[in-house]
Amino acid sequence: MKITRAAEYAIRCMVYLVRKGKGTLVSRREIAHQAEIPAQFLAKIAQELARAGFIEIRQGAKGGFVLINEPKEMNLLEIVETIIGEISLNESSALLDFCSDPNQCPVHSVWTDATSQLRDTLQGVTFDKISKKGSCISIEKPKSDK
Amino acid sequence: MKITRAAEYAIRCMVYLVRKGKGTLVSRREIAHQAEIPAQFLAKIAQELARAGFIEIRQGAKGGFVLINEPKEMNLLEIVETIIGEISLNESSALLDFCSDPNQCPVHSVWTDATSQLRDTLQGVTFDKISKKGSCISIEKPKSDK
DNA sequence: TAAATTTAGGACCTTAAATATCTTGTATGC
DNA sequence: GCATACAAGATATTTAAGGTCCTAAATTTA
Ligand code: SF4
Ligand code: SF4
Repeated sequence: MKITRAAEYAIRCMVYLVRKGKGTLVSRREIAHQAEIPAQFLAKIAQELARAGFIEIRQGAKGGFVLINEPKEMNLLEIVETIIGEISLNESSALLDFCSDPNQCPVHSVWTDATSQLRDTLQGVTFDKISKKGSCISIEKPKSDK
Repeated sequence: MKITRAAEYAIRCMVYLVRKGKGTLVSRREIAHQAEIPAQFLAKIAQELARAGFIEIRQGAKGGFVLINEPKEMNLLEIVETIIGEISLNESSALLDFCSDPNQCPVHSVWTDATSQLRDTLQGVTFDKISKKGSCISIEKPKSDK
């Protein structure tokens, strides 16, 4: 399963919320506009993030999204896999029945190892680390909201 | 770009040829049957492998594929990228214009780093290492060819 | 409490890519 | 010359991504 654009959008959304601060309500419109995400598509993505417990969604006028967790308690892997499911590089590393006897195959372990390596790398990137540096996603100034 | 089934087939094909030995002619039919690859699809894949200089294709009666290089001079990355193009985990690590200023974004480097890590891992797996171990792809016995 | 705002959730659409298969042509060996 | 085996381009088929539309529901505010 490949890392989709939806996963990328989810990360952008979380980065934006993290930089606004835990507990701060931000409208979907603002996030969509600032992080350059199609608004309706963001709705879908946010629903999954909410179901997974990363954000809270408030409906109605003055609604929007709120970050629930501490940035240091969230990592890229969690967010990505919330959207696209468990990462696997190919069918060999995912489907047990793609081949007759994967246990005997030297290539198979390469895929499973590489997949683990990738997952570990992403797991090591927490959102507090991310937010300490600069970002190409600009944060809209308070009071200048439209 | 994700690692496709076609790439997996290409690897299976190369593993089969490596185990038969450099310079040994093997019919497409045999490879397709033993490595469980659709014969016509294998033809397409083999053409790309041939164009990239990994195998030679012999036409006509008693035609087939022949491994050109030493197994230790070939690695998984080469084969995979011959089929699917340069590996990149997502659009962030591939498209320069997906975001306004990638240089400023802390997440962007995660993707490029993770992509490099993956490519390095695959590059380190040469076919001589692979063929030293067992494989789920069984090799058809000489004389018992059908 | 009616109206305005904002998201929810499901249905639907569009495009692109993977995964082949078909058909016709060409090279080779006997 | 004829059977065999691959070449190469055209043509499905299937799957998924990426996104839009529409009606309902929740919340605020006048
Ligand atoms: S990696 Fe090996 S076991 Fe896995 S599908 Fe490929 S050939 Fe089969
Ligand atoms: S990783 Fe950063 S620079 Fe790259 S596309 Fe995502 S937000 Fe933009």
